[in-house]
Amino acid sequence: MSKKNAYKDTLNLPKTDFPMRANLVEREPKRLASWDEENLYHKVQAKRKADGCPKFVLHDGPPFANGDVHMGTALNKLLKDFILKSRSMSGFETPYIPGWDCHGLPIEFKVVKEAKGLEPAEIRRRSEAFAREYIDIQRKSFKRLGVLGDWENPYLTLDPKYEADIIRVFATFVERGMVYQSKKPVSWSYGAQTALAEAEVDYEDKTSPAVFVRFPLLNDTFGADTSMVIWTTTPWTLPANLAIAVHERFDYVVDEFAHEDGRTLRLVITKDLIEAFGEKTGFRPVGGPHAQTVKGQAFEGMEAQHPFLDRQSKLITAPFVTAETGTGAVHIAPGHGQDDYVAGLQHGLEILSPVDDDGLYTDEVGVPELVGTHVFKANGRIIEILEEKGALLGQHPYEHKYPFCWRSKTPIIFRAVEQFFIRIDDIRNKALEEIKKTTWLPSWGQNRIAGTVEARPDWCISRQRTWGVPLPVFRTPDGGWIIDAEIARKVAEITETEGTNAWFELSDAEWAKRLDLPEGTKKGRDTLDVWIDSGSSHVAVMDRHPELHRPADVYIEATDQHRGWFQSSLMVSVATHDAAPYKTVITHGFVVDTSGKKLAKSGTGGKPMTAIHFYDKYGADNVRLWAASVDYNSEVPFSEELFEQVVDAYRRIRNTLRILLGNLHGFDPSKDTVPFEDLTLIDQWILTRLHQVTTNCRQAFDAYEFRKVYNELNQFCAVDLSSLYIDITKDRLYCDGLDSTRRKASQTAIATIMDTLCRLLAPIISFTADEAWEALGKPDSVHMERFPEADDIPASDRAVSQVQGLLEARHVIQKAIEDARQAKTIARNDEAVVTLTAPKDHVLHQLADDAPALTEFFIVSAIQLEEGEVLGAKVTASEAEKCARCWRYVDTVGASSAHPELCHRCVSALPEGFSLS
RNA sequence: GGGUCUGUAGCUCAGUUGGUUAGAGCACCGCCUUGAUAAGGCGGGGGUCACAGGUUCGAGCCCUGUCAGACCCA
Repeated sequence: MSKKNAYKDTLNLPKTDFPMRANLVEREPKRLASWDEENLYHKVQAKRKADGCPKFVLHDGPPFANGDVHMGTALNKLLKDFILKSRSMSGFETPYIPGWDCHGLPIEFKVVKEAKGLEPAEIRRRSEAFAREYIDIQRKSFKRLGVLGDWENPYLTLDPKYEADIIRVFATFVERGMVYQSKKPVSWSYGAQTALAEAEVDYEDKTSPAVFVRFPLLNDTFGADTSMVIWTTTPWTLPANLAIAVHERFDYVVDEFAHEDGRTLRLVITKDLIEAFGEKTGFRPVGGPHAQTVKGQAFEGMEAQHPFLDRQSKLITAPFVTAETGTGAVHIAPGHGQDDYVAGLQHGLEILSPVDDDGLYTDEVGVPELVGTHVFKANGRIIEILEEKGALLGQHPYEHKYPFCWRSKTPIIFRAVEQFFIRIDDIRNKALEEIKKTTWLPSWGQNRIAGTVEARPDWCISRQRTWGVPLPVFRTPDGGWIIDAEIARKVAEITETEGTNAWFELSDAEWAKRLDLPEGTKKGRDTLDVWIDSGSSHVAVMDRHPELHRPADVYIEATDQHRGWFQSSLMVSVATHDAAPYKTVITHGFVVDTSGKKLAKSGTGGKPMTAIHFYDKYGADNVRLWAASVDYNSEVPFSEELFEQVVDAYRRIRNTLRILLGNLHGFDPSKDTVPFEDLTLIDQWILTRLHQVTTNCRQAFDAYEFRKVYNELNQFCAVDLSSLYIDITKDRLYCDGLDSTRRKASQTAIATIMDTLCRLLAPIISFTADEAWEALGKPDSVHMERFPEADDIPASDRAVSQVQGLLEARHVIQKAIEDARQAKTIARNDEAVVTLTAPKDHVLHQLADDAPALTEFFIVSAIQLEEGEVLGAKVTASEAEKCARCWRYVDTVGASSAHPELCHRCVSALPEGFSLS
């Protein structure tokens, strides 16, 4: 060892096994294994229960058992984990039963695509296998991310017991008289051959062939050969036209319209759209002597001739007619549209829908050559027919938002089919009342779900699918329907023990026999909407698990669930329990790419967006810290570059923990703790800051504002600890003697800081906090602990105001030192001799007597305080010798003959019997 | 077209009930340190707080309007 390092071994340098390099990717799985081994989740629950803690129930919204966990799914589960862990540490028992949504189109779709022509029971077996495979994949990811829960006993909507409860929920709806069967236009996907729920519909841009079509009026009130003109973007629905709707208050012009090519026709167009009509078709009003303007009401009760069928079209008035596009006269096909259907009911029109499951025309279409043609391929032929009949006045491509099937990506057609419905009006008002009683975070969520519930039509609950819970209804030999609660409950009993595959495997005759139904009765072919499945989870899970309770304290999912799970759960709960299933509903935004587009599961531009990519590369705690750092109230922009910013923050926090741990080496709290009154100013100050940080973090945890926790702790580590407190106290920690009270004072503060930081960080970076906790020598996991109480951390207002004054001066001094450094007068802070001036009433003067405190705080050689007008600092180089041990420039160096290179403090800090030789 | 939300440094965000010169982290530039070292410290550049009005002694914050983006609905 060279001479200049001769005293190095006498320093108390930080010492810890807590490594700087986290190596989370290897370290975390080991910790996870030990959590598993000690059954940490159950251990924590048991402890809270033993302590008599009240329960806090977060009811898990089941992700779909399909695909890898991507960053959006990860965010959702991590937010849940933050809530549960923080509530647990606040003194609640927090049982968590994770779940999966298993039935439904996406899985069946994949199974059916892989192998065509399978029997229903085989489709179901393969679908179940598929779901279970992804449940395992997802469970692995969620566990790897450090989410604590009862992973060995999750709820699955394919569990026969769960399925039986779904059927019982259906029975309740039947009992309340809310279920009915009807032919009704529904959003029909010919690609997936099923009716779709609204939530299963995506809107995309589509170009449709828009046509203007003439319907001759069979009434010569406005002159012979007068025609109504309609505009439609779906020419294929014209064979099902049964009426034309006008607005009763709009003005309609009846006039001769002349075309550039010489044709002249007498037409009816609403006043506001005449110009647009002229531009699109070339027909413009001539303004002749027979022109007149009438209100729409005038047409009510008239009839018009269908352009190519031997049928009349009724003229009606309807409030949904607009004067924005078209002609002010709307083509009505009650079998092909919601508005049309309602208008049809009011005017006694037939629900005509001559289209089959594949989207092909049936015999009913009335045009023999079109039978068997796909409706979207028929548009061209229909336009030709219109042209042949002289009914076509114009056509143009029209781009608009059009509904598409969410899975098969094919455009939706509205088509009337026999379906089963739940009558929403029976529970709508109660549901709205319950919405008001619920807390919605963010608060605008209340408007969103209330709006949805107010406007939603009856709930179409039947699906023409195989992978789902059977809709337990029967058809009598004479073609009637048996919709009966008692029978449904019997079906529930049977499937609970035999599985719902029994519904598909047992014959009609066997079912009739088992249920005492007349011979020849046939079971229904439909399955239930999957929103009934997940919407029944509070019945099948919350009511069934003794450790849970109703209502749940919190539901938290992405914003799309206002229309999905939050709503279906509410409807089921109001019907079965006459109350909402939740007290508070929180929503979070989607994870989107940096341009604001929703992330596809596969990622954007080939970049991986699965959670596995991130925890395998950076570790789960970095993913967790990321999730805590984002503003989940709105969309969450995401890219790997943004993610890496959080990785930097993690490193800083980890390093801070490491140096704190290193400086606690040899500290025995039971013997070495210094009372608060005896701590130095800076120690009192950092503990006061810790007190504030604890208060703020606990409030933020309670309010589910994890980003605030992140900001608070990040700031505390980076600014208060790293650049101030640790930097300042390094000298005494390293260079003071082992028994120095000042050193122990800092260690006292650091011990409290470490203890508090670990607990506050535990819900967020659960692995690292536990690792640090272990490094502190604590026997149990940090997750068994409670949060610190802010009031248990001593605080001093005086320390805050004095340090605030010191910080002001520090800024001024550092600037002066920087100038000196640039001028090469000095190289290091501690070479500086500072003359500081401050106004007479400045708080600095309270500290004038304590020179060592000042030089320590500013990390300078010497400081002289004078009165002056404003804060100011002058810097000169110290003329003192540099202590070989602590590197300070102090005038006591050389005073000792035994150690002429050392300052007074260092001489006395040397271990007993130390000698240079 | 209707409703909701968002708009503060190059990027991600803080900014308490309106109150001095709007703050952090990352990135960038310069310097110091090598006893937190695949670390740490100091300094710097960079902001018309989307825009325009209004209330007020005083507005990033409150009010009105405009623009842009997002989401839901039509």
